[in-house]
Amino acid sequence: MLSKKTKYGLKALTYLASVGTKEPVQIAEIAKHENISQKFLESILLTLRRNGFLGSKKGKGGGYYLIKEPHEIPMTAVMRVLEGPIAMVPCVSLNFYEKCDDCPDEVECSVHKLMLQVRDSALEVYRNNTLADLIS
Amino acid sequence: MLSKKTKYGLKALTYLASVGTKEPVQIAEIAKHENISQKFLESILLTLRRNGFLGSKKGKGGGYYLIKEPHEIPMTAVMRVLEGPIAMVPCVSLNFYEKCDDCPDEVECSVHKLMLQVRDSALEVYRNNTLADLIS
DNA sequence: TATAATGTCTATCGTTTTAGTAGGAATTTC
DNA sequence: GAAATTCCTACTAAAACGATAGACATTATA
Repeated sequence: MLSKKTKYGLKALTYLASVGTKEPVQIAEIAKHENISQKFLESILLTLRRNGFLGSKKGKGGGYYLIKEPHEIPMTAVMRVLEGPIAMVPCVSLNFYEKCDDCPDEVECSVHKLMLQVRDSALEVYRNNTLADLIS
Repeated sequence: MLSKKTKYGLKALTYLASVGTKEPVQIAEIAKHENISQKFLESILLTLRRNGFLGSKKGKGGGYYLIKEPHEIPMTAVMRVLEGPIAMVPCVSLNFYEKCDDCPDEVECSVHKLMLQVRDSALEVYRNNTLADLIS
């Protein structure tokens, strides 16, 4: 399952992209427009800022804004920050590789074999989509 | 993340397929060979039996065995039984569809748009793989 | 027919993750 | 200086996960 965090984060990014301006948009406005708990959204926007997707401005007239152009923001990056590894098992992860304790031989492992294909197919989708592709 | 349940279930199925015979294989043997907690594996094999993948025999000389040929067992079916929906959000699920509370319009929704593609790509992988394709 | 070997079933449990909530500190504008 | 905003830390309730325990049912075979 996709976490709410990722879902809300994507929606917030999309909203900011659709607004189009570089003017800061308030958390409250995003939360209201996307039906998200404002406090929860705060923490999500914070991690998006810390990871270089958003800029922010404090005080009156403050808010969040996109740092890059929507077409420069690939879904691979967004998903990795919000949802974590794209692979469903660490032993097929490109960025978060870990060997399985139980599995003596990855080459022979059926789970490895299947999940490698799943990772590749998901990766292709995420690579083919930037934030710009998601606004309608 | 793939659950341990799915991982172990897949490994067990693969092991049964690789053994090849229609003779019952004991839980203990599978558990040992695949480094799985036996008690946990018991419950997994039970759900696989209840869902028509495995047959079982009780008592001495008992165990589990595949009911169908490996090439007749598509990964779509296995994944749905062990892991649940293939879609990452209910609003793009074929078999477990549910509307999102928060989302007023699926057609406009960026999450929907992206996750539809992810579902389709995963589905293609699972449809192209039967249990027979996973044994090496 | 007794016994040992197996699967079946229900209940429970500790840990981790999820999805928030609370409350205040820091910063900026007016 | 007051109001509006983001920033940050800590906490929490509920669910999911990954088992574990123990009794029961069935079967083979000695």
